[in-house]
Amino acid sequence: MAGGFSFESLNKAQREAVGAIDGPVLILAGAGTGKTRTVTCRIAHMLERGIAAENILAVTFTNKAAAEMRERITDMISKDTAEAMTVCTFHSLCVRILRGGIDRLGYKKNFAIYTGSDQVGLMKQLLVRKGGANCTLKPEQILGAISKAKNAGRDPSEQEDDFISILATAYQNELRAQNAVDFDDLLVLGEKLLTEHEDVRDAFRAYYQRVTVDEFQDTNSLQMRLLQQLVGPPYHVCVVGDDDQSIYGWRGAEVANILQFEKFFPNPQVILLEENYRSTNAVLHTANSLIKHNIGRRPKVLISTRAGGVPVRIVSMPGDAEEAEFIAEEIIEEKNLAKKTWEDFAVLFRTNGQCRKLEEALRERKIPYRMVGAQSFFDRREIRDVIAYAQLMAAPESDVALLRVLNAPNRGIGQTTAVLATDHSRAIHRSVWEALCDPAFTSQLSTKTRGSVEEFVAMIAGAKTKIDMAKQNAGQVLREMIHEMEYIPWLMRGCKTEKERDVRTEGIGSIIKQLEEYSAKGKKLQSFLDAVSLSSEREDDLETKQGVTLITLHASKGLEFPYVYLVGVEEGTLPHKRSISEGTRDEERRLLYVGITRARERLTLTYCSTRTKFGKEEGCQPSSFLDELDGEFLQLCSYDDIMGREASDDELSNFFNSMNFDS
DNA sequence: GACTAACGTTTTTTT
DNA sequence: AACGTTAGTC
Repeated sequence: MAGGFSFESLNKAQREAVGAIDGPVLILAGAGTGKTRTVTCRIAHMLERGIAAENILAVTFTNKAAAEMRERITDMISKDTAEAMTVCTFHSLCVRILRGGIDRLGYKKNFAIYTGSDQVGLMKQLLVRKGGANCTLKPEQILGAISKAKNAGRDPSEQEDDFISILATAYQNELRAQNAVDFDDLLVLGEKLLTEHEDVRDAFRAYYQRVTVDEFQDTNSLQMRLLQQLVGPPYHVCVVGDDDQSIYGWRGAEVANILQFEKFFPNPQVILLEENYRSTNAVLHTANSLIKHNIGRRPKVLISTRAGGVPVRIVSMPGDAEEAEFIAEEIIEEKNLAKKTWEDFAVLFRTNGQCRKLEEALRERKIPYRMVGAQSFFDRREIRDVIAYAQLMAAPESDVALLRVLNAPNRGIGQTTAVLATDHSRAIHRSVWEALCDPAFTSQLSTKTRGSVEEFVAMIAGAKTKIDMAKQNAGQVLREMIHEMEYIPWLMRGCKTEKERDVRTEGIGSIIKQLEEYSAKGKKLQSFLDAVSLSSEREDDLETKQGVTLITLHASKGLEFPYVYLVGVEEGTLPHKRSISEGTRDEERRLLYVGITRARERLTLTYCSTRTKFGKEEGCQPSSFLDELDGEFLQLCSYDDIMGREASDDELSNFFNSMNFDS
């Protein structure tokens, strides 16, 4: 085993972390302190010490992070090693666990995973069914309450509001009846399986001899319980994180997991990484001065390895339009002056709504840009439709998928029939699919409708047989089916522009091609559907797209850029208005801290006097966080200062030009 | 059952 | 300002 790393290239704390492969270990890794490198080296060290790759588990926060870690291992050691290891998110891990043993909890192994709009659609139905017509609650709010309960380790049906309890119970029953689980259930049931079945738990404990959890500050109570099931004595578990970068409290993340790690695993070795290789001292000093205002943190100070640097600028703007224009203009100027590439610049914002003005300003000036985390590829209507068809081929008893595409494209099975079918399915305690197959139901329908239903059933059943029995490539079967039902022509009719037509057609082509390639490798349709449900993978990958980066503060965690613009640093936006009522101001401060520490060379914070919110102009005040920053490396300026100076520069050059011309 | 028009709501962050 | 939903009409 060739461990391609050297102790010499690491600093003292990093070496200590790499050396500590036994017992509980807590690595507190500040921003930019070489965390990923340390973790990768630590894994390489395990391999050198004779631990087999397949006995190593590394849990990451996102699928992207998992892919990156695999890549690092590949580079440092080998592709085979990287592939033999388990590197995934908690959710993916649970899918693995559950695909193997969920039958012991009374589900069938081909369970469907409902995410996002599936859940909303289901909850909407339940609202109607349970008489929530005069109910002001939105499906998202109810789902939020359910999710919150699950992630805190509570029973979702025990809610303060009785009506929410009723809906939560109905929701769980409905999922169960449809042999489906939602995103949170993956964790709930994964933990349940390990807790209630010792043999399963012991098998996993024996298999995963070394467990590493990255971004540990973002884990919730349920994930902690899962981890405790997964790791038994002598607790060879290593968690890595930074409490100062905990920004997912709203999603149930428990900073207590990292703050009181010793409560969960006894006598851990605690290692502090504070040496920052990313940013200038000006940036780090400013960041430190902000974060020290948070109470109850693990004290830590980022130490710069790069003295000095240009000051951090705080620029006041008249409005958000000027803010966007200023940034666009300056990026052009700076790119030419300092010989930078578009990719060296990033604009960070609190909410996605702030993005539009920036986009406009960049587009007007033909500056290429890439947006991270905007609209998910998998949330697009046509993609969800195609995936629903794929889901039906795998398990037609998934009602959500079936109802989604029952009349897309129009095949004469409208709302009336859909409601009848749903009613019948409940009457016979079977899925809607089985209702459609039931002669007792179809005989009630008009001849025409019955024909349509029978045709639909035959189409899905036929496709399923081709895959299950004839072992045909699922992607090809799907392609044929989509073609024969004339889905694309139907979709095209609803498109307003040529461009929209192209984008949608291309999206469908892309998703089907992905499935074809997946199937060609011999992988099952089910695992494709899992990958799709678990992936929030955005259509535009940061590496593949070029240009200036536009990104939310949340999505920026883990990234770095030479030039960072942090816009909209206003009271009500950052800290966000809602955080004040919810008492999560500290988390907003951490969010700003995360943003600041993304910058390598130069950081610019901007705030506006007015901002357009839902089409209306509103006045705003600079963020109170700005007062907390230490002034040593700060430079305050206004839009007028900068634009005024530029105007006079122009005048000056005009003046010289005219002088030369005259003489 | 499909299409159109008016209405209302949205904007915190996402595995 | 833009999208989705709903009601009303053909």
